[in-house]
Amino acid sequence: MKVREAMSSPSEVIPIERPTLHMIVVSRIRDMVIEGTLPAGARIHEGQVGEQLGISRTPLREALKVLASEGLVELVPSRGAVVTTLTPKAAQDMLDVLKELEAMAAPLICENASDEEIAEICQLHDKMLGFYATRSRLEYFKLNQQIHSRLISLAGNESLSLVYEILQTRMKRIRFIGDKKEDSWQAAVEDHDKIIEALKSRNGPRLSAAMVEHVTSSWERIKRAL
Amino acid sequence: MKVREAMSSPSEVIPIERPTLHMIVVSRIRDMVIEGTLPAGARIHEGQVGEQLGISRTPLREALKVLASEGLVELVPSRGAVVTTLTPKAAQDMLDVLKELEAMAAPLICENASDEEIAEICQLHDKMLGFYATRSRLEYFKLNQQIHSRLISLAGNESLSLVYEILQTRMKRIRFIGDKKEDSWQAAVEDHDKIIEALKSRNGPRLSAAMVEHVTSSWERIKRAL
DNA sequence: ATGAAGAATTCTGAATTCAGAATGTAGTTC
DNA sequence: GAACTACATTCTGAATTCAGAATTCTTCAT
Repeated sequence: MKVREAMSSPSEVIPIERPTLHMIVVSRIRDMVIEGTLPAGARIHEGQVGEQLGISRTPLREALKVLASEGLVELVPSRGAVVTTLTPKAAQDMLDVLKELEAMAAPLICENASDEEIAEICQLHDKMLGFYATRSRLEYFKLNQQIHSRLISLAGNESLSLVYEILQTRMKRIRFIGDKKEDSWQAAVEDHDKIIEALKSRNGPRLSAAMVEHVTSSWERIKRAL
Repeated sequence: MKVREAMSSPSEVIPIERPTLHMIVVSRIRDMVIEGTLPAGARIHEGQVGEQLGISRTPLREALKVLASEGLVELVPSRGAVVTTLTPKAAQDMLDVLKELEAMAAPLICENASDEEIAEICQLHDKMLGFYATRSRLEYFKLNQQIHSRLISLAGNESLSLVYEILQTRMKRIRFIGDKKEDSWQAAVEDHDKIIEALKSRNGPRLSAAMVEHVTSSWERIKRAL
């Protein structure tokens, strides 16, 4: 009681993070799938993988249930978990939905985002350009994803962010293989410049177009790289 | 091997359902949340609820992890699961996304659905009218949800169905309380007639408009009932 | 040598058990 | 009388254990 009253403001209070083991495992396995350590079609052996991570089967099993509901793995009764394979059609479908969501988000972002939030995005973008300059591909990739998620969240619609995040996660492992070639990467960076520009000027339609265009051209680049 | 070859066609093969306990528990608890047995804000006591369902804590815990990733419950570390409360703003946001998804689905449905599939929807619709006639509210509600899901799936985009399903599930517990009053219910039935009509004539724009209108007016009815 | 049947092993599904964190209560002190 | 501390209880997080299903390997018959 006393402690709570002593705090200056609720917004400053950041609860200490104390993730449970299964949450750590969820993101760990997500990374393994994205990076290809667990390739599509691979069976996840509870005993084996659990031992690798140095944990018992229980938290691993709980993590697999979550990943299954996210669609990254499939649970076959009494046969365990298998990493789902992403067919070109499935990827195309996902991108179609993502485009729709981005198109929906753009005007909301321009309307609802504060100047500070936009400035923050620009800052992240500059940082990302730094990674591009030094060709730090993994860092670039991770920050890139973060910027996109952050951008969508500026629309101020939780549900929109939620479904975007789900599809984004599913796409990650494909996205990562794209932009490998120098010219593809450069094209992606140029796409981003347009998005940032539209965001700065709060031009809804242009932002919408730029974001959709970015998704479309990303996909083209990925298909070429396959 | 032999068995697989002996089967006439892959599409005919329906694997026998043998759901694991945790899957049963997932849908069971979903129902409990939707029906209000577990009201918003209620803490789910692992030992207690587990005993009620006659199962051990393990499958219950696994189910809770899944429900958490669906957003129906929230997991507070070392304090357990709490049924999430749905604020009006959150509901509004959800509906905005649902509208977008339905608008996206409509033209795809008109394009991709086969005549048989459309006929099937009409059949379900007639069956639902039967439930309306006898005022079987729960059956009506369940079939209604099924028709909507089925309709979206006709767009032939798995991802679209997936995210629709997720949001739909979250909305269920609110939807259920709507259409309680006779005139609201009747209005909903009229909305449906328009949807069916547009579907039969494969008129994309009109189907889109009808579906979006249905979502919008449903929400109005729900708000009045609150 | 090949194929089938049956036993043995392996792996998953679920229950039980153990350890640690949180909450609630009683007692003590100022 | 109020507040703080120490203890007891309760509940979650995670490991271990047990049972049943699936796979693999062996053996036998053709």
